Amino acid sequence: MVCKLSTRLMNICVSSLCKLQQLEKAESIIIDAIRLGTLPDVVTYNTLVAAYCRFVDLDSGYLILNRMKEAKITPNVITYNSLLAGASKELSLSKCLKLLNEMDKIGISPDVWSYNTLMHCFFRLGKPEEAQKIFQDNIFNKLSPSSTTFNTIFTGLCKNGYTHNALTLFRSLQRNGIFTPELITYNILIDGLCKSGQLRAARSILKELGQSGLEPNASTYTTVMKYCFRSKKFEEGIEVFHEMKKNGYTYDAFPYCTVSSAFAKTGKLKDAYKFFELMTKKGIEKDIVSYNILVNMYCIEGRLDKVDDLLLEIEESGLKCDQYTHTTLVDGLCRIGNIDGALEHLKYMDTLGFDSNLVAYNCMVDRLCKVGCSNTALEIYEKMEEKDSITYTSIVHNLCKERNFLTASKVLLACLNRGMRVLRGTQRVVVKGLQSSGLYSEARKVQAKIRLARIID
DNA sequence: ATAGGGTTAG
Repeated sequence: MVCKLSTRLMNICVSSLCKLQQLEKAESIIIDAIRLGTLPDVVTYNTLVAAYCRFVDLDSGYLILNRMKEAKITPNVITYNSLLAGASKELSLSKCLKLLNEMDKIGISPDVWSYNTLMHCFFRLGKPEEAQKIFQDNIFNKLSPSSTTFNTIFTGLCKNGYTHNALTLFRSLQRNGIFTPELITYNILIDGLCKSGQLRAARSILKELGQSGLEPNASTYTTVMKYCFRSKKFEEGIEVFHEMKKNGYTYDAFPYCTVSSAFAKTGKLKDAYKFFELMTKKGIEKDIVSYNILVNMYCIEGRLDKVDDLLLEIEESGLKCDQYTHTTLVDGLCRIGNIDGALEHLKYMDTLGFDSNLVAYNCMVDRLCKVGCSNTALEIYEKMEEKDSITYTSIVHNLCKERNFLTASKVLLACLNRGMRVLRGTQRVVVKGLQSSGLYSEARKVQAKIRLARIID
């Protein structure tokens, strides 16, 4: 009895330390406990596996699993779900499948939790059909969906451009009484609708949240605030900020970053700095996202020397520059006219092994066109493996501006052929431009393609 | 043990 109690106490200590990311301390508690005759159990090891997967990586989680086996403690489904979360965090489908395989071999059946995690991984990899298959085959047919299942689906649909489907599903589940929305559900939908520009629908979901009796939290406020800034309602956005502050929700960098970046984007640098300062004064540590916003502010002002200092500061504080930092830098170099420097930095980015440098390439292409180097822009465009509608819009728009309608129409056709779209206004400019240059057959070709594309949509 | 808010480009 005494021994059991102390194992439980040890587990509480270990869990608390893990939550604070003090993994080494947690381990030393365990070592001390063992010395005093208290043995770790499955809960102790599961806590460690979860913490290592979450805060370090999957490999370190596996090391704990091995220690667990050496200690003759049998892992259970919770152990494997934590490992699955680790694999999913690394977006490694093969590692997820390997874990499921291992589970099968030792006779542990995956539960809803396992499949929710797997579904989330598929969604994050941009494979909504596969995620849906997991739902259909494994959750719906064999088990029973949990509220997290639905919330994961809503998030996944929104993030993959199916906000409309998310909303339809939400309504249908609600109507049939299958699912009672939670605060997190409202947060997901409001954010998704805002991001896809469906501000009216977002407002109506927000209204429903107000009537639901649920209390909005920091996520809700940040989302709504961003929505205000997106629709250029700056005063309303700031009001939301003050309400957040009043209610004690300005405890982390999120709200400050939201305000600062919104101001920076619209050229209100003074206000942007003001809110950033407020965060620093409150003693909130800067993370990489906060630094990225600051880097962007300096770039907008062309203070690249200041950016150098910041990059140093980032490294010194043990943080790592990410895709955003480098992309912002590429754009910043372009802004001050250092195209060669930007090109060089872009090349450097390619060596860093990010999963995509599309945004940086898009910046580069657009800026090159704008400074009259559309030939270089086109060369890069040809070489780009990944392109999106922004790539095409940028090129087409800029080529039209320099009245190179023929090339613009070729790029537009390539875009439509690949199932992507540019802004309607940009399409019109191409057709009109071709016509005014006497290129009637080309104009007809483009028009026909545009019409066809519209039908397909 | 899984799900939600902040940063880059047209």
